[in-house]
Amino acid sequence: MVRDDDAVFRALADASRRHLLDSLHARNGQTLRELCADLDMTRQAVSKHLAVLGEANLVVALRHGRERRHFLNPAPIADLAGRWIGKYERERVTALAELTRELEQESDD
Amino acid sequence: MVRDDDAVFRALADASRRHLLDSLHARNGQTLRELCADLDMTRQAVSKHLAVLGEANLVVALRHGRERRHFLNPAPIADLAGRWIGKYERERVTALAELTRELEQESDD
DNA sequence: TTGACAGGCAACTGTATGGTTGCCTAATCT
DNA sequence: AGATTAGGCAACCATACAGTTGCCTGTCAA
Repeated sequence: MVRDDDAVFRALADASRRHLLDSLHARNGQTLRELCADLDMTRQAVSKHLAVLGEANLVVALRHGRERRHFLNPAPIADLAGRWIGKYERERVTALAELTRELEQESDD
Repeated sequence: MVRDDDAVFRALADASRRHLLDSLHARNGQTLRELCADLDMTRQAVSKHLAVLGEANLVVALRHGRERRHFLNPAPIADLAGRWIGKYERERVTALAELTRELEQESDD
């Protein structure tokens, strides 16, 4: 469904943006200025971050009179978890087993 | 366990690095030059990417004579999935419900 | 022991990105 | 209407980062 993995990964790469997601997770539908409160940076900087999150479809903004309310969209994250992370998690035992075997072989030399 | 979320997120942000993880996932224990094969960039560039992945603890490298074999460590990803993504996935229904309600209120105006 | 091969280090370059300041538009409240 | 408040736009700056080139070190095999 969500085709653009890259946008999501890149959006998640920044700590401030993850903080914004956390903030919306705690209280959904906040305005730009509300979101600014915890972030210690200019409104414009936060606005840019929200734009990046929006491009990744992680945040949806709705005009409400003169203000915009921002809503978290967890779907892309869930999507990632299912398609991408699951792949690695499934075989984590295998990978660690290979590493261990290699380490043992190492100490044989 | 894996304290440094940021390193992991930043490491995953780059498509080439995700490709490297995929490659190791397909065949674990590859050397630098083997990993270069699919990547269409210099050996040094790949080496840098591997360093980033190493810093995030996603890849472990072992000397084996004159070559280094690289091993995938899926633990940090699994860790992320559990602690971070789970949090969002759990309440995805709530978030979407809030958005829908807001959209309806919008059309009332 | 010499040549080939795997990898590491350092310097340099261009571009993306996080952040700022300043000004502008639009909606809201007296 | 006029002041205030929410947000958008554009230019600008510094730094981080992906990638390159060139050279050096260490290991293996003939």
